[in-house]
Amino acid sequence: MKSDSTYRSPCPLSKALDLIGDKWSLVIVRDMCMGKSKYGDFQHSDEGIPTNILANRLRQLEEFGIIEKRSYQEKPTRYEYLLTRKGADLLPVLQQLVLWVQKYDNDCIEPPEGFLTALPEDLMAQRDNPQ
Amino acid sequence: MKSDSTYRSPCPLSKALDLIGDKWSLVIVRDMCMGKSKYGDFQHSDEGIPTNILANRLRQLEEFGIIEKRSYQEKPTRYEYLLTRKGADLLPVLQQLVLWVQKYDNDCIEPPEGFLTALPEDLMAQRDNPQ
DNA sequence: CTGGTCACTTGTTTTTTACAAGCGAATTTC
DNA sequence: GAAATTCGCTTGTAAAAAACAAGTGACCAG
Repeated sequence: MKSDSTYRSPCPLSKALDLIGDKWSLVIVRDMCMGKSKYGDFQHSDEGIPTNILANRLRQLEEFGIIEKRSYQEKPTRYEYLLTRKGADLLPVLQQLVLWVQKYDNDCIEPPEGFLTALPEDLMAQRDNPQ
Repeated sequence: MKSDSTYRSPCPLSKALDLIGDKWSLVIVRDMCMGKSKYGDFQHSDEGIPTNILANRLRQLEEFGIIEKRSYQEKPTRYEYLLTRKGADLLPVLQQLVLWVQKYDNDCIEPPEGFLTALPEDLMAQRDNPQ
């Protein structure tokens, strides 16, 4: 996951930020909450994540146990990325961030229907029954 | 605050990360939630924020309307930094981050008594009646 | 066999961060 | 009253990370 000595302190908040405190990790998690799962899906999101950063973050998120990489076809082998339960449990964090921005910024777009009321369990169910 | 064109996209989540998506901003907000208000207080926190980064983040947080800088003495002029209502409203975000880490990491320390049940209003009250 | 897609990797430049030192105003120590 | 110390920063500079651009290998389609 991440060795103790690489955290800045044992404070849970700073530990959280050591894992996902950057501009891109939660954008990828957001995409996965919306049902995206392929490298190209993430790459084509509006924010325009650089491809090397995307590859790096997917590696890290997997290392941290937030996502799982699994192959969904052979010839050529292709992978998809799915939220683990730990990853799905970040949903309340995303929801609070969205609520915060919505309160103070009128120019942001609406999250998709149901996003603010969804539960981590819903993401796990969706994961096992991809549409 | 931050001009529209500097955001990566109009998505509320990515906007939130454009404002506070880094390793230090929320550590400073956390300190302020715990009643710290002076430059030196932040500087001496366990995580050991570099002083130039601290100065930079305080400037940014003020620019974003998350904190307020005000002088509390003359000769020499000294400043303290306080959460605005917008800043206090980040508390639920911090709380969710802490809950998330606590669920998956047994080695993190406990947040102070009452942290997880506090409300943004409590921080504002505390602000006007410093102990 | 030519071209295209997908999922990346590999340079290289630019930006950000980290670390160390310094500084001005004032206050404290001797 | 001179010297040292504190506070709240700023200014270099080196190291790390991010951004940008191009390339690669496996496959498929025509």
